[in-house]
Formats: sequence, structure tokens, C-alpha cells
Amino acid sequence: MRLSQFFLPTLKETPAEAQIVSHRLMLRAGMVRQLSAGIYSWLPLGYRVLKKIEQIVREEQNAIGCNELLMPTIQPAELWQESGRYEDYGLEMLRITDRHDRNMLFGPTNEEVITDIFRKDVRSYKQLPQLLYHIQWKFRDEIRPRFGVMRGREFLMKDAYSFDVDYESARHAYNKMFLAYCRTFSRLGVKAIPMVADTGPIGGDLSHEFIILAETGESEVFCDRKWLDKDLTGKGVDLNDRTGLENWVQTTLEDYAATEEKHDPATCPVSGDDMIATRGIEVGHIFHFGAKYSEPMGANVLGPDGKEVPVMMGSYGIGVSRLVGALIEASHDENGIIWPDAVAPYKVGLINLRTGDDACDAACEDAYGKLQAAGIEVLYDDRDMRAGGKFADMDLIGLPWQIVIGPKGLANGIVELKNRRSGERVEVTFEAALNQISA
RNA sequence: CGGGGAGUAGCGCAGUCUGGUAGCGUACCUGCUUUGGGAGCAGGGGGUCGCGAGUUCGAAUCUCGCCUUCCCGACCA
Repeated sequence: MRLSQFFLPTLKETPAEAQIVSHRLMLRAGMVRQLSAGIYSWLPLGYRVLKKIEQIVREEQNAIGCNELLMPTIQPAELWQESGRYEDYGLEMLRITDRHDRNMLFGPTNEEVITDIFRKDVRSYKQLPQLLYHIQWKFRDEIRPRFGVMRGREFLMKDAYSFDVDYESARHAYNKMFLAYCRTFSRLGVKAIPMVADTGPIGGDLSHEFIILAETGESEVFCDRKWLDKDLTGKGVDLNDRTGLENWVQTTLEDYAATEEKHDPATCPVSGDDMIATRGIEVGHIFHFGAKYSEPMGANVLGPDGKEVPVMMGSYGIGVSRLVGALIEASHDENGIIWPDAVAPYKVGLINLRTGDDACDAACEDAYGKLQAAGIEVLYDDRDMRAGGKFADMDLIGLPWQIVIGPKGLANGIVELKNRRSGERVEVTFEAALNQISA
């Protein structure tokens, strides 16, 4: 992409409404614009990041055999009256009426809809287990939206649902999802610690929140220092080996980690220097809640013994749009964002220091073509601007690599290659830079 | 929902106390000179001063009501 043709409205100064670093940087880097409290438009650069995160989440869901579908944003009130949550959910649920005066709502989550889908077509334990998910916009009319996209009212969430005939197999579904979450966050280049969590209004008795440690997080959390060095990549774990997977999950969870609601200083096994008490950003939450929805909504299946039983369910969320902010909170410096490779909107920024200079233009066009031919996502800054602004913008948007081409280096046949994260700059031939980036 | 800020040019702000018809920086447009970490000079465009009432000869400024937005707290991916 040529920057001269890209919509990238960067800001030199921070808009007054943005307080935390991720919100400031997202506005300055031209990723989002606020439309209303907690409601944002995603501009091209931000949308690319959102899509990359979404795709990694999708791939890891697919990898455990979870089926993607798509449910609507607008739901009828009747379903929620069946589950009893139409009253329980309170003012956080945005309620609307259609032209026929029917009560509708903008979905804050989808347990009711998925249960309805399930009960209409599944009758036998032989059709189980089932794992279904979608990635869809949710609306929760938060009392106080804040922190940019980290607590928006409208947000993109992956929500998955499991259906099993008994607790043991439901537990296996939970474990598979646990593994998928570890792999997802690991691929996103961030450490998300699974912590024993409160189940809140969704209900249930088995629940973990995946928390990224950050001072700006909204939750108080407590965990053993051992978590910092723990391998959470989930590599080599066989998701079809029930016992092996269960053992892996138990081993992974053996060190203490709890959110404030579940933390009890009196019984906590760690203390002193071994304990980290800080704040965190909740980026994922997994629940097993058994028959909480299947029973009132009549989602039953026939078991092997011919008896009808309510299906055992779990739900599993990842805040996709929140992750964009959370990743920035976890990875930035005073000059701007530093994207993990996996989610960077482009892998390399190509800076033409002297647009309009024949030699520079030719060298940059050549480099641009070669990078594209090598399958590398490149953002080419061909704008007619002074060098300082280009450097500043490129640092701000945080692409992992920068290739700087100017008249001085060009005279000696070299370009400058900069690593955004380390700040290291080397002067090499373009071919050497290309090799380094491709490595 | 309780407490506390803020709404003046795209963005950052001054002006409000003490009423007199709106300004600075930056960004934007034109020209010239520049060009390796946010250039210089000259010229130029851009404002329902959040909205509505009221007081006054006259309101960004005073009074009342409302709206929006941000921060802290209680709740949540």
C-alpha cells in the first residue's frame, strides 16, 4: 500500500478525551475515531489489526474443531424471557422496539440464541459433542464506557458454546477451549494468565479469566510470580487425549492466580516476594455452566439409556476489539505502538526520504516491488513530506520493520534497516534487508 | 448511578472573574527557499464560542434549564 493513497489521519497532538496510552495511540495513529461514548469507527489501519487478531482467534477455534457460524445482532425479547435473563440483565441490555411494537434487543451475548438453534435440531446424544462459535459485534449499554476500545459499548467478541451429554465430556470441551485460548494469546504475542474467576451473571461453577497484566487494567489480580516464566504456548498437547489434556490443564493451573473476587488473603498459598498483586486486562473468559440455559429453554437430548436430559453447556469469550487496546497497553514506547509481528497491520514500512528525487523514487519503487513480490506486507511512505514527519509517523504506527531509503545511503548502495522493537538500526544493502525481514 | 473536571477553527489551548462583536500554536491552501528525526519567510481560507431560554443598548463572558464528553467509584469480553 502506498501511503499517498492510504487513509491514515495521524495526529501530532493527543485529543483531550483520551487518557490511557492505548486510547491515545489508537487515536494518534489513525486507527479509530470515536462516534459516541464507547462507540468507535475503525479506520483502515485499525481495521487491519482487528482483522488480523480475529483471524488468529478463528484459526485456533477451528483447530479444536469448533464450527464457525454467524448469529444476528438483534434478538427477540421472548428468548430472553424464557431463560429469565430479560429481567436479570438490567439496564446494560439495550432494548428496542420494532415497527410492530415487538420487544427486541441488541444482543449483549448469545447463550439464548445458540441454545435455541441447538434445541431445534439436536435430539440425541449421538449428535454430541458440539462446539459452535461466532465472531460478532455485541452491545452492552455500560454505565461508564472508558479506556477507548477496552470498555466500549459496542465491541467485537468471539463467543463459543459447547454442548455435551454429561459433565465429563463437558469438562473435556472446557479443556480443549482452555488449550485453544493459550495458543491464541501465545500467537498474539502476549502473556494472558488464566485465573480462577467469578462467573457473574452468566452463571456456572467452573470459570477462568485470561488476564494480561497491566497497570491500566480494570481488575485487581493476584498471582504467583512463577506465571511470568511459564510456558503457555500449548505446543505438543494432544487435544484428543482426554486424560493427557486434563493433566496438562491441571499442571498449568497448579500455581496460584485469582481475580479479586476469588482472592482470599487468608487461604492464599503464596505470599511475600512470590506474590504479584497488580492489575490486569481481561481478554478472555471461559465458563462451564451446565444446564443453566438448557433446562429452562428445554434443550434436551436423549441419552443412551433412552432418558431425556438437559444438555451440558459452556461458553467461551474473547474480546477481539478489546485485544487491540490491550496489545498496545502491553507493547509501546514513548514514540508509539510496537506491534507484535503476528498482528502488525503491515510487516514493514518503506520510507522514501526524498520523494521527487529521481534516484530515490526509482530505488523505492524497486524495493516496493521486490517486497511485494516476496509476499511481504509493506506500507510505502511515498508522500511528499520532510523526513522528520515520516520517521515520526512510522514509529507511531509501530510496524515491526522500517526500511529507509535516502540520497546519502543510496550513493553508497545501502539502505537503513530499523527494528522498531529494539530500535536497532543497521546500514545494509536492500537485498540484505530483505533477507533479514524474510528470515 | 454518586463524586469531580471539560465543551471556543481539524487538533492542542488562551480569552470568561471585570459584558463591547474572537485570538495563539499547530494542521490546511498558494508562492519561494529548504530537505537524513515533526523547516523558514510571505500571503491566504476556515468559527451556529455545545444547545435553548433569559438579563442587557450589547453576551464566548452574567442567570436558569438541557445535552455531550472525560476522570474516580460500584458492575462487565
